[in-house]
Amino acid sequence: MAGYDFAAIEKKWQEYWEKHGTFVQPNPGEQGFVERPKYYVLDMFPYPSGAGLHVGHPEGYTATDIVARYRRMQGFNVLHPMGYDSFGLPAEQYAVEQGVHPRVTTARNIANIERQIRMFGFSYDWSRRVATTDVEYYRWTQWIFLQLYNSWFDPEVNAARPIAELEAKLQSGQFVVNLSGDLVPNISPNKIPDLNLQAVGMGNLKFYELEADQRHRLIDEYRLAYQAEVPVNWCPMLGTVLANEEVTNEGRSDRGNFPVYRRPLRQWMLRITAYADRLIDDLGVLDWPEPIKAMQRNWIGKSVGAEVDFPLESVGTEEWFERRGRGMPAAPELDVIRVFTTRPDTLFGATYMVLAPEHELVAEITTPQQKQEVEAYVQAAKNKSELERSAESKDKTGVFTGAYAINPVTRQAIPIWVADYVMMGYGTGAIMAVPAHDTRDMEFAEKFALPIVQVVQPTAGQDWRGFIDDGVAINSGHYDGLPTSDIKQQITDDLHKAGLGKQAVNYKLRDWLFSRQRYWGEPFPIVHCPACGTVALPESALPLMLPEMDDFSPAASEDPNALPSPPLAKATEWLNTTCPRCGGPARRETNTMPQWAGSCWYFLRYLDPRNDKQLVDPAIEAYWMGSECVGKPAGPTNRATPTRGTAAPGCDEREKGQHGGVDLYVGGAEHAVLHLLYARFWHKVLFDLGHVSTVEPFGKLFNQGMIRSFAYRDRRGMCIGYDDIDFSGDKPRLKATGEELIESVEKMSKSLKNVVNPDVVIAGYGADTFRLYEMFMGPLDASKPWNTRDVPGVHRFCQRVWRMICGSEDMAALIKDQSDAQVEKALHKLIKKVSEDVEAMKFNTAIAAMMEFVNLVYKTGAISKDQAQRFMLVVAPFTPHLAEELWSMLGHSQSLAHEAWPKYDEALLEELTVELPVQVNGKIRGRVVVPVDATQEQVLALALADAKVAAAVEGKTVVKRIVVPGRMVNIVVK
RNA sequence: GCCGAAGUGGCGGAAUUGGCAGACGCGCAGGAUUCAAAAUCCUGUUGGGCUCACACCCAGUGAGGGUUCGAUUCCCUCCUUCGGCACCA
Repeated sequence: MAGYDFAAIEKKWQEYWEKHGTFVQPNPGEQGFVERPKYYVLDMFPYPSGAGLHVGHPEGYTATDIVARYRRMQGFNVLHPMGYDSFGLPAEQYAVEQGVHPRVTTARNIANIERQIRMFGFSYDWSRRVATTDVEYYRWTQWIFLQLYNSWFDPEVNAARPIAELEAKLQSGQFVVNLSGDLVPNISPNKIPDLNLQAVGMGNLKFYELEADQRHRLIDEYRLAYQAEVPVNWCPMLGTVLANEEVTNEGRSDRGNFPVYRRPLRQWMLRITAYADRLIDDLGVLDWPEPIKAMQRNWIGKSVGAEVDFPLESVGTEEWFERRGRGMPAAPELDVIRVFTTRPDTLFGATYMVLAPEHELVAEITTPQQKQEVEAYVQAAKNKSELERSAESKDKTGVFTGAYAINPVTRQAIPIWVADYVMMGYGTGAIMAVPAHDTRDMEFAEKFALPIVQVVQPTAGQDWRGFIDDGVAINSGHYDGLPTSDIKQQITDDLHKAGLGKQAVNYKLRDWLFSRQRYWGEPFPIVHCPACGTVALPESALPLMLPEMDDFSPAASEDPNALPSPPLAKATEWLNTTCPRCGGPARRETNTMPQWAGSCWYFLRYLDPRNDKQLVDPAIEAYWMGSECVGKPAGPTNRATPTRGTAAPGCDEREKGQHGGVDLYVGGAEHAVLHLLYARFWHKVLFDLGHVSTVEPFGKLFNQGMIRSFAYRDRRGMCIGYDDIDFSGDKPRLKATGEELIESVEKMSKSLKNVVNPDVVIAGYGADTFRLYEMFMGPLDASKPWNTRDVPGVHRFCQRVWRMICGSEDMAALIKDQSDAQVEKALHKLIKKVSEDVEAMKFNTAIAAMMEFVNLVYKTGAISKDQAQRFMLVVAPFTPHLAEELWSMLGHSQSLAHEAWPKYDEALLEELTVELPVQVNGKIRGRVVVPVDATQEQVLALALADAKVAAAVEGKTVVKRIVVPGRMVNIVVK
């Protein structure tokens, strides 16, 4: 019999699957579709980089492939697609450097990475492949942008609604515009407390009283996609602005490590903040790892507290406070400092205030004596780059403005300072400083000798200075003695009645900066018309294709003051167009969308990838994303009344938490916040507008751990490549000199010389071995080190499976005519174990069980043909090529991919007797074999009859007897 | 600094609800096979003590304490590593 020729086998079966369309999954309504329960198992699609596949990629892909193959054998319709996140900076940077069009390099990189992915024999339905750079794909990315642009967030229904509804409400007078230009409902204030849109009482404008362009601009302010002048991270060397998350802690660009400067620029923004509460609340229904949910909650950063007004000393008279009794204005007057605090209970301890350097009142209130110093400080803060700001973060700086404000509860004048430890971007850009109970305020107060007043008494005798936890109020007037939580509530109510404050909520989450000044991204379907302003293209004008350009490089500059100059501005023919509204000359938007755009919805396009009428057919979307639980056939989904927070009826325990969306989504934890938050946001918008049927895109999420590898350094700290190391002894040594090397586990990187290339491993051992090794290394969600020296171990298992069926030169095959009862029992145990482990994503222990089974067969020396076939079905999800080949050798002419998953007989697994350890005082002294149905008394009698147990008990008093059925016996003696 | 995850043999790791610590694999040692080697098959392998050996005894899951008949598992304190956030009022 021929040996295990993995290279030939793997090629053969990959070609077979491709030729027979084994993994093509038809949609409902298509030819070949069979009505069955569905399972959507998704991988985070890769960015096709020039470097190709990394050993980290196939880890998740193998896990999902095992699940996909297992579910298919269980009789599910399995959707298992793959595609490419192919827009983005690296392709463009490379293209600029090499002078090749990004489309060319992107195509080349996709071809290479797909070749690599295909080597693993994953059961993807390749007919559904998409790439975000395909025109037919980004057409729909642009379409979703239009949905965002043509919607607003209606706080009354807490959802996105068509912008036309806002216009209608304004036209009908249901909403009006107040003096500060804000939109307010034309109803009594306080009806919508969270809206921050309270009417000021008089001076409201009716919509129809506004000029046409005013109306246009007003409406634009409320769109989910809007333009705003915001402080952005401007990177002149990349010629683009960057999102906060693309900037490192050191204030440099994530890609390229170039300096980044903070400056205000007009940009496209997406109103993700409107969804902050829903993004937090809906985490509750998701079957996601808790740490990831925590990271998202953290990122959104909701804090509940109060806004409190402090009048300047010059106006804070008795009359002012009396006047305030009539109500708190929506926006503070120019002689009032509004602060946000999460600790209104510490108001009596506010001994000074701090304004952010960018705060508009700084210039207003600074006294002439302090003017020079303050201006210098503000100017210096402005010129600081992110780098400098973080470098100086330890040491507090600031200057006194010379002005004072009145603490609204103590009625004492407190000094107002300017300091850059207060940021304009959070809260109101001003704080009340309570140095006794806030670490930062205390540092500042100590440095500048400002008064520190205790207002919280710690309950457990700690020092009150710097005590930031909850305690009991002290030095707080009639609030003294109240626990922190009570005084918070009461003082907030009292402030509200006095018109001095109100409950308020703040988020760390900012609106999503959505434009980039680059070529290789989706163009915005927007034109700028001198007559009509910003105008969206109609859907019929999509796709808006990127223009062909010879020079698509952005204007890179080392000058921090250089202006953005997007490459698209140079495509003059493309740039100049006509306004879709008035037909006059207009210019196209020259920004492009960020890389995150395409990955926000790719899982929806897989469902119906060639649909040229719709993003996705609603019936198909409902089938694959449907919220019915696993195992039940998907029925029609009620789009109008989605059931949030309730499990579908008929789900068993395991299936709770299934509220629709992708049934299993696997990827790295590096996308814990951004991709997953952005995608959830888009999905909710699409849900609100009726384009999808579920509130969440990904019902179950699993994060694979990072694969790192051993790095070796000599005593000078130089990294040594594996080829130069002698591993034969007990310690790794340098081959050349025998010097002992220091081992550590690190991320793979060229400089550490510890990179493992999947191509090389596959060439040496085959894809089945590679898959098996990555799954056997340890738990999927743990970070673990790659160790090439362990690979032969799992390869040996493949060899043993092969020889078990086929034999070898010096070993006969173990296939026998009779079946061994012990093997039969072990096989049932194995089927049960693997089924449970695959469902729990515990692939490493499933593989260990398969190894044990094979070891048993070797020991027994016999496996029947029937048993061998069932075993092939069990290993098939893990090592599909090997299993297919042996399956066909066992006499089958068709793939096993759609064979039924083997069943096990619970009755066969039941034992007649069980061996129990017998402990005396918690120490094991003996073992007894007892019938499984023995009574406690019988077990005890047998246990005490054991010679060693009897010896240990001899001469002592038995105090207690513990029998855990089927587990152990413990006898406590004195 | 804050939040999260983790720490078990020479190495990767296993251990159901608090119930036999070290499954499985690597490595190592010994044996079989072989002219020999590789490969393969079999056996052993936490450390220490004692023993010709079997047996037996003691210690042991980062460190220290606690709860319990019994703790890798639960609680407290501390140490280390990794991931995330970072003056967020």
